[in-house]
Amino acid sequence: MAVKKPSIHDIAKAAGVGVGTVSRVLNERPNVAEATRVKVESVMEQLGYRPTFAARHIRTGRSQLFGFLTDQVTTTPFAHDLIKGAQARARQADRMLMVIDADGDDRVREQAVANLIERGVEGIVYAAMFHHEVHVPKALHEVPTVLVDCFTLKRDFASVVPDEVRGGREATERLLEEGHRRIAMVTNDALSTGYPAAMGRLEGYKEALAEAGVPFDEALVREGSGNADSGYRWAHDLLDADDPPTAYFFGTDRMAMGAYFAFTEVGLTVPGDVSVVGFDDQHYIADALRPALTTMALPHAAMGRWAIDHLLTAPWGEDRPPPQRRLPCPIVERGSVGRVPASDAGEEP
Amino acid sequence: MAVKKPSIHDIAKAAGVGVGTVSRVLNERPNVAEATRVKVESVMEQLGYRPTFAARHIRTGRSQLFGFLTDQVTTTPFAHDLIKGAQARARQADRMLMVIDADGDDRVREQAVANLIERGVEGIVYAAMFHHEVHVPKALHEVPTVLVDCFTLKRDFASVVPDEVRGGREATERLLEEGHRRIAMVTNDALSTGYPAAMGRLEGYKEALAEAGVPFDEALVREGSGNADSGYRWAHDLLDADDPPTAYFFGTDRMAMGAYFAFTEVGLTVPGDVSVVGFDDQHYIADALRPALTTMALPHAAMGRWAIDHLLTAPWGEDRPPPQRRLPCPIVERGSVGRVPASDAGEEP
DNA sequence: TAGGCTCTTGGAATCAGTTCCACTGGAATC
DNA sequence: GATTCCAGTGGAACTGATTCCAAGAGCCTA
Repeated sequence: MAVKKPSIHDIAKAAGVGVGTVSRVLNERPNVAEATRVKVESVMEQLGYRPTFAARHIRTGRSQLFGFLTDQVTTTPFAHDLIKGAQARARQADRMLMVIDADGDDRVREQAVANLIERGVEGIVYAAMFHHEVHVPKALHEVPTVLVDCFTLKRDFASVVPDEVRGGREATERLLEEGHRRIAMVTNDALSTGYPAAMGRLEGYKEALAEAGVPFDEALVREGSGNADSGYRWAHDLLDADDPPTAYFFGTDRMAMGAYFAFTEVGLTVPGDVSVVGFDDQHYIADALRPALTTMALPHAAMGRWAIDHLLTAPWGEDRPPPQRRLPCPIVERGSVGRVPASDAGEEP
Repeated sequence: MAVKKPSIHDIAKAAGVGVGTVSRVLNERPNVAEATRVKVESVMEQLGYRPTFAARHIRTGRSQLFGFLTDQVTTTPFAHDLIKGAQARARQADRMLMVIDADGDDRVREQAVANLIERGVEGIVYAAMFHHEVHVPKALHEVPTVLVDCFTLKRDFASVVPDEVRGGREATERLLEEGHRRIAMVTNDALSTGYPAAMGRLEGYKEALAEAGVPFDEALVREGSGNADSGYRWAHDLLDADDPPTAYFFGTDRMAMGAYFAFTEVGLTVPGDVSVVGFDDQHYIADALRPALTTMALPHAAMGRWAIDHLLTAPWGEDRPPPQRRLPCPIVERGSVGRVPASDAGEEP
């Protein structure tokens, strides 16, 4: 059993043919006689032959490999959807993915990129776990790169991010559609952070209101912090108002979850009394709530797919400036949005 | 700019030395004159040289690479912790991880394993997303393999899984410790599935009761299905009993979450009126609940680390039978467990 | 001054593949 | 019957590294 792995030469010898012929069989070239092909294949089978990818790589220069690098501490459950999307597209094209979780300092990341390049990756996906500006290792310029859920200020890399504004707009439109006019919005982060996820969703909210002719009311907006506690507190705060909102748009599902508890405490039911839309589609939360939460899905899988697709198809070094793609955040209807209660319908047309 | 990547020969020529010397510099061998080393390094720097890993691999036979394969449809958020743990250990040893999400049919998995082997992986981690028996691709026998969160009936692979029994026992002990005697248990799956996660946690529950001299009461046990709805319903069901439990042990955090809603609806507070312990430590849920949920953590990162560690250190093909390792599920205290209410303390010693 | 050390060094051989060029022998064409 | 043509084939050259052996340069010793 301890015989060493057979090489293409061993196969050639055993089958009584030349190495060139074995190579042709391996690569399914047409110019091989059927009888020869059968013989070579049976010898391979018998000797348990496996080609060595590295040798092919070194000669052809093709590694059939992409690097997938996540920045920062990634305690979010999003990473996996991203990887899945990227990997699905990669498999279609017979490529593999080398994943590195580069949380840690810049040196770790530099090192990770260097490793990937030495392994001959044909491109690198650099993924952040939330939409923000990033500083990337310089070496990324040496290889085709796509940034996912992030971007550089100089826009010197192709980038794909969620369309936060549109997501915010469509979430709000959904609520307007049901007759709601007093719609609260709790941002998913302090606006002072400047994060697109926080700014964009609020902006979309404003756009939708404006388009519907509903005046923007600052009293309905709160700066949340994304977590459940924040949702719980702001929900109570908003409920305490003289004329409480009939609908709530939360910048994260976690905040919506906190708000559910607040609603339950004061005896309000969703969506009978109040309607709720979340953001992120963390389905382990959104599905688990009662009623399940209608929310805007972050297109993680789609971004992963887009990134690999771009690496596969775009010519590198030519298309200046690199594309800055925004993908829509589709609404996922689950049942937390209902018609505005009759008593609150107000001046509806 | 379009000059082709320099090879070790180009460096040798440019530096006026032999390829052997360049190789020595690259590998930081001691037997190189300082002056030579400096010269070679500066030439490398100037030409922007990067070694080609594939060439090294082919010559040395070492790929410094592990495969990481996930079975089934992995919509769980656990995958990432597993990958992180494995990757952290791999990086310590200067290895990289090739991740494949092999959801899909057996053929896809067979193909994935074949690909990994052709890429020369030094070992494969085959990870399931919940603790159960698996049928793995035959080719895994060709390469050192560790199963994570799963096992084969024949126990013919090294395997690392959570210690479900101990987890169930410690969860229950925590509640007994606070004086609770009427402790409900909702299993995380139908017992008919035979899943260790469902059977084991219940068994641990029974062990703890027995050890504490508390008689097992079948009326306090329910077969849940893991999701929030199931927790919600069984909580209400248990609350309707003549003498409702003072404490609840749920087989998943999601069920605990559903139960929180039930408790809120009937005006009970956690942990003042009822105590709750969950399982899984899905922190996006456990942290988000009010109060945050005390739960048993599935040791995903630890299992990932153990798997790689085993591949790195264990001699392959010798240690029969392969180790079947169980890792503890540490309790994560968050605040949902409190003293049994005085009125319910009953016949406490 | 020859012999024996150690320290450096060059370069051929090697790893497991692909690529390309030259060379078959038989069928088709003239 | 001579000339093309071509599918099928063998094998040398090559990819970019490592490894190892032989050999030169100093230095020390006998």
